[in-house]
Amino acid sequence: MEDAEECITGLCLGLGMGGYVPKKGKQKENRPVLDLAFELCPKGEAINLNHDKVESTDSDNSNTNNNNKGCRKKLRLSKDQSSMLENSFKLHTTLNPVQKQALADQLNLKTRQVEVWFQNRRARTKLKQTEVDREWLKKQCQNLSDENKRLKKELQELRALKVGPSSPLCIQLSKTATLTMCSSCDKLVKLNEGNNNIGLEGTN
DNA sequence: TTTGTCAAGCTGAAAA
DNA sequence: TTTTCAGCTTGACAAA
Repeated sequence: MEDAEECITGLCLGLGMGGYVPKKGKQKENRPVLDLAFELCPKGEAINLNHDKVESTDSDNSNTNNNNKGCRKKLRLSKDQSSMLENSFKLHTTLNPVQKQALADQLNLKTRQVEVWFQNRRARTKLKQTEVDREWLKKQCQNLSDENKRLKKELQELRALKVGPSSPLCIQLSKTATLTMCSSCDKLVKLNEGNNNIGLEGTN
């Protein structure tokens, strides 16, 4: 089995039958290649050596074209395999070696395949989350922008009013305190009895 | 034909 | 040094 796999891999890589072309023209040795999950297919049919037969597709012309050179069929995980992986992912998004091996045995896959599935699954999750975050930030930005516009408008309206003790802007807070706007610094000011002014907050 | 999805390839960084 | 992960890329395949 492993000899056959090496042979197939060699064919696929050597003949350029798809797959990543290493920049340095060399494959890392401790990285097992999994393109070998399929035998060289006779005609439009690939056999998943790890699991079950993969359906052939009539539209798969490239397959027949590549018959003589060997072919690389895409592995499709079965529904059962996918759902079990999903369930496992819900429990823990990363696996320790023992869990990985157990899951691989259970699914009749290689540990590397399980590992790759989890890596890709995490990437997809992150991508989705990034998209969600982006939408949320966009919304927040819009809200802040609207609020900023509203406040600017309000400020303009306030400035348009003549500020002073007798102006409409001068709000009676209590018998002893009055809220007014300082004409020099544009700040809301609380006027207490005896002229103890307390600045409240800047308005610009 | 184009586009989207997904398994699997590689690289580089971090941790043990 | 080895292992594991994230990130990016490739190629097969299906659907539009």
